[in-house]
Amino acid sequence: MKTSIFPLATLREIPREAETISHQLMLRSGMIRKLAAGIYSWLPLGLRVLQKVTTVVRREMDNLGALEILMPNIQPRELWDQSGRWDSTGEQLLKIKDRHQHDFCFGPTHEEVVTDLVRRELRSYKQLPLTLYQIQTKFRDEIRPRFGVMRSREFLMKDAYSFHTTESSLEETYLAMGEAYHKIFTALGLKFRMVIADTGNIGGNISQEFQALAHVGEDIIAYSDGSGYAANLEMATTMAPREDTTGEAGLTLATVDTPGVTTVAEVAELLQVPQRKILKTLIARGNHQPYVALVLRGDHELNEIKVAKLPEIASPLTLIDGSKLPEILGCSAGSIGPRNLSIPTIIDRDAFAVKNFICGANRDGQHLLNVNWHRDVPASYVADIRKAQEGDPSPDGQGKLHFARGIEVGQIFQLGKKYSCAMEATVLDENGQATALYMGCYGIGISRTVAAIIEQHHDQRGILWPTAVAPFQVVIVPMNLTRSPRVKEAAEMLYKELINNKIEVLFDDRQERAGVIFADMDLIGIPHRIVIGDRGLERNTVEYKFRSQTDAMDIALDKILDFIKDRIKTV
RNA sequence: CGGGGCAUAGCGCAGCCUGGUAGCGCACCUGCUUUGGGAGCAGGGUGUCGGGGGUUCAAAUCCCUCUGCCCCGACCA
Repeated sequence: MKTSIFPLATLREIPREAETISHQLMLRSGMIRKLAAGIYSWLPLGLRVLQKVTTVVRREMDNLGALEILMPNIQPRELWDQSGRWDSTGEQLLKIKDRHQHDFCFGPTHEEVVTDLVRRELRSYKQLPLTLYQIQTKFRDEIRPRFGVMRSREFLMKDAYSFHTTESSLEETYLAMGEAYHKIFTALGLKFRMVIADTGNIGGNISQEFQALAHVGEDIIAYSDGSGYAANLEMATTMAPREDTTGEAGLTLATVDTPGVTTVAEVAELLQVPQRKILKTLIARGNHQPYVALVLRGDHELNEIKVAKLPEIASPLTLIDGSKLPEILGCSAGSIGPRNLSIPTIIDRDAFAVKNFICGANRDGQHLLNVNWHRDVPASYVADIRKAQEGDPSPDGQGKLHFARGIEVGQIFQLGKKYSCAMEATVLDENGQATALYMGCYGIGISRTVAAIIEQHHDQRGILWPTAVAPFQVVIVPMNLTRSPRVKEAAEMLYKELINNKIEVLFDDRQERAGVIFADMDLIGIPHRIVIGDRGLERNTVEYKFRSQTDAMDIALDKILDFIKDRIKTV
């Protein structure tokens, strides 16, 4: 490809709208242009990269035996009513009506459509297991699109769905898919972690995310330094607390006046005790009762995902605003405590391990000292409802937890029978009985993966593409192309040779100064650069430089083709 | 949806406070020179100053309103 017919759309300055490195570089290198908030066009250069990612993904899906299909973007409401998600998905589902006033939505994901497809096509257990996948545009009406294609509303996604008659078959495919994802993200040059994940609105029992490590990542992942444990912070657990042996058991319960002192930090300061000895109490809406109390250690934070899953908690989780508490409980937010509380109480297991603790007295201006579970507060309900913290012991007892930020580039789910039961997707088993299918689903955010790669592979000058996704492998930069017939001849010849050897080459034949060309090529991140000039040709050499290295080297003109072929293979 | 910010040429910005009929750099076009890390000189403006309304002799500038975009938060598959 020559730049004369492949116009680069590079920008010298950083567009004001772009905050993150990947967003800036994708705009500056001319990969994408914005049409509306969270909606982007892909220009020729960007599309080449996007297609490189899909090539890697397709290869591994095909290796796995998954079959590619293409499902419609527009989906009828009836299917979404059957799964119950027309109402439960909320505003993120972009809904439209056709001319007959029939409801449709733009597909944010395809569980409904694929389940409908297989329930029509599959008849027998002999046809299973089966895995289908597609690479297709999704639309999710995000509340706040941001960071370019990192969280966009319209984006390219690979979504795969597997179907089974047994749970063990589902587990087998789930594991194989996880391995395929490892191969894909490794091939794409990403540093990533597979972490335990929440299933959210997709549903199912088991799920893991693939998180590309990046400072701008929207997710926080917790991982152990002593084992392979890693989880999204939403799901991260810690080792169950040991019995608190600090201090003697059973100090005498006492009341202390704490006028105007409400926060944990203030109580700790006033009474000169560590925050972990103080328990705080939050109030949420209950499922069966109007209100439920949640008790946590003062130095811990509520994990809203964990709490929301408890059957006693009303969905969606609603924490009661502090200003309404006097009306409900007779005291203000800072003075609530579990002793003699009139509503059901859920105690975090770490809070439950504290002896002789301090808590609100359920009277304004007073706290209780030396409170103990059982003796002073009949224990009711203990659960893990707190956020893990850095330094906490890993739940497997090996090592401590550390935090990192990640971009969720893939997620895999064991859905079980959620959709097959709701939508009556069955096949006949060995005994001629109709049996609902076990399902798995597996997504990769293709567009977002491109951004994640850039976040991990860039320098001051621009992008440094890993081989598998580089839009071109080699760029030829001729010096004085228009004035030097010798340079022109050598450059054209090498260009043809590279093409004949199926090496993706960009020939920069623009009439620009060298500095402009070098800057552009560094910006768009072509890995291998060959400069051809009279200076080198005097000695029958050309100059080679790898994008991430600072120094160039001279290579004999008649050796450069083999040299490049070798370089592409080895990096 | 709550909080904050922005909207003037393709991109980055100044002008607005204090109203007088639009400017700078880069990009772009023409010519000459230059030619190995974002060239120099000369010439060229390609703009409903986001939209609408109001005040005024006069609005990019003041007032009202709408829209779009960005950041933080909530939300999130």
